[in-house]
Amino acid sequence: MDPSVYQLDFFREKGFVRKKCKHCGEYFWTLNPERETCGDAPCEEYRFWDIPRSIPELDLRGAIERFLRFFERHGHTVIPPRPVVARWREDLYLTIASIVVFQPHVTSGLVPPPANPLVIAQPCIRLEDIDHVGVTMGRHLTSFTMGGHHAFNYPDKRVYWKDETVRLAFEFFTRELGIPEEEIVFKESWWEGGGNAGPSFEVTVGGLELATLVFMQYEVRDGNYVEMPLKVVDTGYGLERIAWFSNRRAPTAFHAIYRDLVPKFFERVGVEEPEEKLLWTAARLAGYLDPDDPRSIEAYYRRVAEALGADPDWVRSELVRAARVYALLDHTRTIMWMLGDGIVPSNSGEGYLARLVIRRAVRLLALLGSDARLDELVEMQLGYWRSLYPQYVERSGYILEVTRLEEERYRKILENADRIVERLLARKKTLTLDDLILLYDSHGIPPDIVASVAAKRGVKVEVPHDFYARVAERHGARGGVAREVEKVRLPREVVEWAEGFGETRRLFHEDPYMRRFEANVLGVKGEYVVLDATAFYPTGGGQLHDTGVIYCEGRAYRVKRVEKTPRGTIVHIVEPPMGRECVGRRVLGEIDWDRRYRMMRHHTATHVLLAAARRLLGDHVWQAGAEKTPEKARLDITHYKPLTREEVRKLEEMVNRVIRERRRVEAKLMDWNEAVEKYGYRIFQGGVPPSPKLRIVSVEDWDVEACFGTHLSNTGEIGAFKIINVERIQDGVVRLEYVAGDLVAEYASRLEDEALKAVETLGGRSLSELATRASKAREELERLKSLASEYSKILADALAAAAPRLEKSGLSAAYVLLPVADDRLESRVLEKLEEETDIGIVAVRQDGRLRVRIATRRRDIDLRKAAAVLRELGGRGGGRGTIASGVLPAGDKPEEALRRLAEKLLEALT
RNA sequence: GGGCCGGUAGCUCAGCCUGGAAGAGCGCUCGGUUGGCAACCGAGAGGUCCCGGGUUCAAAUCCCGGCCGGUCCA
Repeated sequence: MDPSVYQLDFFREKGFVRKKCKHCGEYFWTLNPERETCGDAPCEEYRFWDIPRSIPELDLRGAIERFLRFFERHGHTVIPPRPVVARWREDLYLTIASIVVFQPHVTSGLVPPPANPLVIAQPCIRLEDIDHVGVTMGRHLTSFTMGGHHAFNYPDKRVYWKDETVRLAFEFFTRELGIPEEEIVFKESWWEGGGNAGPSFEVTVGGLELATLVFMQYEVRDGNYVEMPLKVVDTGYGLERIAWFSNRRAPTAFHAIYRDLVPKFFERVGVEEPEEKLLWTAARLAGYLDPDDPRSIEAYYRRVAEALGADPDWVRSELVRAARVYALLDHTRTIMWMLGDGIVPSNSGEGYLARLVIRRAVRLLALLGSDARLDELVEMQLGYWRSLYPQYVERSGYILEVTRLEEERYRKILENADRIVERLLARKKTLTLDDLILLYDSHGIPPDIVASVAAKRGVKVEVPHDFYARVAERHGARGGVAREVEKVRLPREVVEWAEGFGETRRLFHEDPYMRRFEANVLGVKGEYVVLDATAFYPTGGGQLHDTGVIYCEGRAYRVKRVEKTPRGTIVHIVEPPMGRECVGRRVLGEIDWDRRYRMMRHHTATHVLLAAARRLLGDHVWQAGAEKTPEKARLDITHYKPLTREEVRKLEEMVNRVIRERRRVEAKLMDWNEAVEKYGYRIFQGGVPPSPKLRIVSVEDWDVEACFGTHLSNTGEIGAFKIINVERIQDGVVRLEYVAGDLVAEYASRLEDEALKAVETLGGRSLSELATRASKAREELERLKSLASEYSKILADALAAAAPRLEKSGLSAAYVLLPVADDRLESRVLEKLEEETDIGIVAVRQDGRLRVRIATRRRDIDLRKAAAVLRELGGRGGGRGTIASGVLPAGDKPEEALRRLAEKLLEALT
């Protein structure tokens, strides 16, 4: 990389020198010419506690306030934090950085930023280092607060860039936090991610990286860097780290963030925190630790032990135990954030990430041998943070209930682990790596749990340190997009051709009730037709397209499908293909109104239902998918337990009440930022449209959503509403299917027909008889079953008693030709014959052949010989030991055939 | 969304690899023992082997498709 990109006027003015780290080889800028390392872990011991600074000890809230106020004083507008679930991103589940809040709509240039420049203190979650949390004494966290001051530089509007950014950072650290100038190090770096790239500086002080200043200026296209028209200043200040830095008495970040919650956690978990001296020694040396390398971790424990003159095993056990409690502090806050922002645990999507964190935490408790319940710890977090995050206190009911349910689920799995491992060991004596992977992959039993169960039985199990990497290997190469993207259902060349005509005027939005319209034909390409304006709704937003007819020059073209290109050109697919002579002509369009009106009812009903579900079940309810067709509609919602009959009935009542109340439905265009500001991210239930203006559909005092679809103007028009099916389509997602309007009567009618059919089958005529007839029938069935069983016993005795017998050289045989094909009878007769003779034979006619079974109780007889006998008689069969079966040609006289079989068998067996 | 595992008595599961008469423990019913209970002893009831197709003389078992549940990964 060209080093000039890192040369700034500011560095020259101030007298910074550029040096190369003797440890990692990276270049850095410093005011201290004596400095030899870049000052970042793992190149240096943590020594930031010893650096003078003028600020008081800050808690997290204090760090946030300092940061926001400083940048506010320097011309930035403070933006409130967003949820940790990135609902506005199609390609990301969690908010992993403050810039994510503005991606992709702002960074792509589509939507202006809410302010420019701006500053934000954004809660973020990153799970990739979850295994390191605690071990590194606070360097790694799953939940943290990223302070970001961002400037968006447009070609025609420059805000600020590298030089000003570094000046601001320098001033913040030296003036606001009072860190001596010569302690600040700017390390040169290069940042890449999410298709963008640019140079960056990492700001480190006394071994601790406190901020990263990124200058997004390239788009990565086919491996090449292409200059972006919009250049973005993307900074990230670790506000937890700044709090840690400010606390001379905090050996770990956890002590700075969680303060008096730390001893409370140790107490509730039921273990001792390591003594101060050990903690401080470990904290200082933690800077050298490379947590990815197990040797580095061991070396670290040895180093700490040496420094203290203590036993390394003791040091290890003290620090491992402490690390687990620290990890619990971190994980429980992450759980609070995730659930508090409405994630529903599940086996896929962001729900799985929440489940993952909860299970890690439960496992930590298990490994610590604690009797504390996870929800108690989460409740302690809620209390500790109630003033900073009051919104989570409001949702504590949901947060704690879900934590409890998930914990129970996982504890059940861990209990099962005992049984499953025991069972495996009963057969296998040892466990291989394959066994461990199977147990984890298919049953969710982590290898350390397996090892401890196995140890109880005296079996030692080796767990490779790269176990999880091996599991990943098994899953093959990964990649691919996290969330599904709505696919375009038109051939690429058609899209390109159509977009040449620009955006189509959408008459269906101007007047959703328009059934006929006139428009000009802009282009025709076989069956594809583009008009300058249309009332035909294209498939989108979960609403199916319209059908109808376009008339050109007196000829009718049936509209089969309607699609929309990404740029908003609407393409009609017609039959027969339209002639080119229609281009430029004025045509008449007529849509199939019955179909459309049903979809409108279903669509508006869907909005009403979703809002009802959020009111009844809670804010964690989000649309996970929806489809509206003329026949019915369905809505998938996130929810953590199955809906009860009662809840379903309540939802129906609520929707029908809104119908009776005749609430107004309105659509209006709003600016992106204004809409989000006013209504929040809940408007993005059906996804995030890529446009600067949002079409906001609101049901008076009931629901607001960004939506492309066509809606009724009043909920009264829905007419009626009935849920016709509820099912759990995956963990954490419930599917509701329903109908509206005249379809409700149709549905009731169909139900009636089916029920009536059932009643008639049971011999009744009226619906009211259904229940009594059914239970009568059931009783009758039971009675007949036991009666048949009685008859069968009597018949079996009679048949066996009358069976012809043969004898040869002391061996006896008897055979029965069964009058009916009945497995129970067959077995009974065979048993009887066995009691009375050496060899029993039963047969029954089937498909023109005789199906034969032969059995004996004499262990010294081997019925494998029956196979040859059957073959000799023109049949087939086989068997082993004391049982054989097969088929014989029945002929005219099946009894004869059986007799021959018995004779031959006796011959063969003597 | 993809991979893997599972579905057998009311419950927990064995049997499946290698096809050949559906099993165990717990629970339930009745009887014995007991002052009564638990325990124990004896007897008994209880099955769409998830569903559908295929292979086979023969399928819980093998093959294909589906449904349901679990789990891991993104």
